[in-house]
Amino acid sequence: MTDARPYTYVLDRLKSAGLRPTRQRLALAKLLLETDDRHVTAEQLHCEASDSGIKVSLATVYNTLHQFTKADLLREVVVESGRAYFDTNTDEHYHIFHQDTGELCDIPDHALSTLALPEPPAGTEIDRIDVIVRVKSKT
Amino acid sequence: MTDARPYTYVLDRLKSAGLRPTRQRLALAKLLLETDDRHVTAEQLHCEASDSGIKVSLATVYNTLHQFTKADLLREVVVESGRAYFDTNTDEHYHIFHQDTGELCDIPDHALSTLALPEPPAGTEIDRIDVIVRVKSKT
DNA sequence: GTGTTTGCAAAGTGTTTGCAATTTA
DNA sequence: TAAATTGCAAACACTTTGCAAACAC
Repeated sequence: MTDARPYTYVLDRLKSAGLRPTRQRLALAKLLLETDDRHVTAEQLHCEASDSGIKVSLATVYNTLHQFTKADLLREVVVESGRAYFDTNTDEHYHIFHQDTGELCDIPDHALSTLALPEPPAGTEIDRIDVIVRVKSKT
Repeated sequence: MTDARPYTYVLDRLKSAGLRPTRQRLALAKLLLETDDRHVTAEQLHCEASDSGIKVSLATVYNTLHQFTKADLLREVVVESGRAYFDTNTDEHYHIFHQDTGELCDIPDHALSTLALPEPPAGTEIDRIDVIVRVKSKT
């Protein structure tokens, strides 16, 4: 688990993705990429940015999240219809979603390798596989 | 694969779910439950209903889909943020989602049994596990 | 300077809700 | 008739877009 990555790491990742390190972009990238394994919604990230004194519009947060996703800095995880989560871990892995709290976390030591992959329908190929383990508080 | 189930089957399923067989409800139930393995969005179902001459409002379609889901006649599958799919197969199984067409289908002969289930976090229990194989057209 | 990025506000999408009118048992 | 159900329109949450101003190189 790599924490507190240096400023240059974040900068480099932006640059090698071909994205200009503008003030807003860099600020969001730092929030997202300076530590491992973040799962954020646009709204959350927008709050965090505001809290740390960065002025960014929500629209820019959305645009930035999608740019980052296209550049493979992030991965979108769909767990609830009507809310998009973005995951800073772009490796193959799966998720635990806590239905009561809305908290999403990685299962790093995953069992995907033991999942017998189905034959994709003719003319198609597998893009990715999502596994979401939905948990709820014990009653 | 059971096709063309009799009218009484649909009626019985409604009744045993404690749902009054009103005109709209029965019509939607017939569209959904007379054949196996349907995957519909609210909009789709609303169109189908209109096409077959049944007057239902979209709001009622939404309400009905949620009632059916609560009554275990349907299962909601989240594949895209911003669009809810409902599956008439409530058994444990997983899905292939065609990203280009938006088509969703079951993988009946699934491999979930070989998926090593993770320990749920303390105080929680597994509610369900969703597996979505995302495929795309070969380029 | 030139092209990119930003912010705002407005529009868009899919979904839910409040309430009066209707229907069902 | 009483309670459940429906339809409508308005409200809703989240997301995207158009365009002028600001910015990075």
